[in-house]
Amino acid sequence: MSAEESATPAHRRDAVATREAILAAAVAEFTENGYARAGVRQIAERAGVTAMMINRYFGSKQGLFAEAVDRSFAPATVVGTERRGLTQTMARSLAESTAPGAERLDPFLLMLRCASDPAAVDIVRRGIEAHVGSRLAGLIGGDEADVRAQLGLALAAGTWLLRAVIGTEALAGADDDRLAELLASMLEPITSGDSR
Amino acid sequence: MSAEESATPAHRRDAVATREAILAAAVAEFTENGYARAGVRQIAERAGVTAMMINRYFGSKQGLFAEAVDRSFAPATVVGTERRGLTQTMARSLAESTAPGAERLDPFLLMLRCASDPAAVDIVRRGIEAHVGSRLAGLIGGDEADVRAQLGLALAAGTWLLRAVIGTEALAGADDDRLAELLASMLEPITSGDSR
DNA sequence: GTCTATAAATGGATAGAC
DNA sequence: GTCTATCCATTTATAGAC
Repeated sequence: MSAEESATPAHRRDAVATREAILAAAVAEFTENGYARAGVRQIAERAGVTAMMINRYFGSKQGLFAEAVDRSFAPATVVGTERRGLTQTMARSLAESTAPGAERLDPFLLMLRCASDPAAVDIVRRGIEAHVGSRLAGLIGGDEADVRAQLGLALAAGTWLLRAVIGTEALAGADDDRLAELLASMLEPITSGDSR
Repeated sequence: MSAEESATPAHRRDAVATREAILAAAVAEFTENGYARAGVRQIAERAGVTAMMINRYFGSKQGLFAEAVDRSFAPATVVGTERRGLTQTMARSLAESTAPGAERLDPFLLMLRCASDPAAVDIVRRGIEAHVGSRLAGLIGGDEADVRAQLGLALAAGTWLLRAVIGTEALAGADDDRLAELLASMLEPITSGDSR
């Protein structure tokens, strides 16, 4: 809306807007198709630019992926911010987000679909440990917080995999409420005090 | 060792032996590199034949994959065959097989690394439900056996993912014994009687 | 700042000789 | 039964015009 608009005749656009559009498109494409199958052409098209812009703004596909991962993992998802009722919150949130008809733009999906690429795993690991991992560990507390947090994430990731990605009949057709109960009972031992 | 040996001069070999070699190589390659990154050329080289043979014996890469999945999932792995001590057995087996220095030719790895390819997920789902899924459900028993079994597999898959594939520091460096204890406490609710 | 055109490599699958 | 040679599609990344 500024005077910039007419600085150059045709396809002139803001640099940060383009960068942002590419990044948003990248998160979506990587989440939906994984690292290998997400093409720079498709990402660019989704962002309304040409494939070339990706290298201009992010250096390479891998560079773009690194920023996309950070963007995807930064917001607080499955793991909330409240210590109270952590188990129930996680279980319910997990059951609802992995349900057959749900949204599907989740960091867990991005992680699962990109785990097969060596170039992506290092980046993903840093993203997990820096964001959702340390956040969950902080909520759990205690000296075993890190391991317990990672096991909680493991259950979440596995549930995403089998229910939302693979789509096994038993999990896809399961009732969300009952599933949340079962998930909560599995999370209980690692979220509450020690279980020696 | 038969008279077949000298029927043709040079590269004459048994058809079933070649087929078997390709299949074994395919399981290894798909497990190590995933569906997308496993090339027919590499699989062929590993089997000691040319890439062309794969199409001859299995029609296509996807056809080969289907048989490789069946081959990988058929043997009884993490889930044993004994009902007694199921929880402890699973937990210990899982902790040991996902340890940093371990073998790494597991159906769970194959599943994880191929889950990003749509052409592979249907095949993988059938493999799970037909083999390890129904086997575990049979051991658990009860009317909720299927869902409970899938949740057990979810925890196993997630542990494989975070510990062996992604390699988060907390899980990679965790003590196997303590990890087995924690895993057992998470598996307990779904392997034993109801948890309503 | 964005485009078109192309480079350079790699993928799966096929034809035809031996 | 196995090979060599090739086709055709697709990929990321780059060069240079506007």
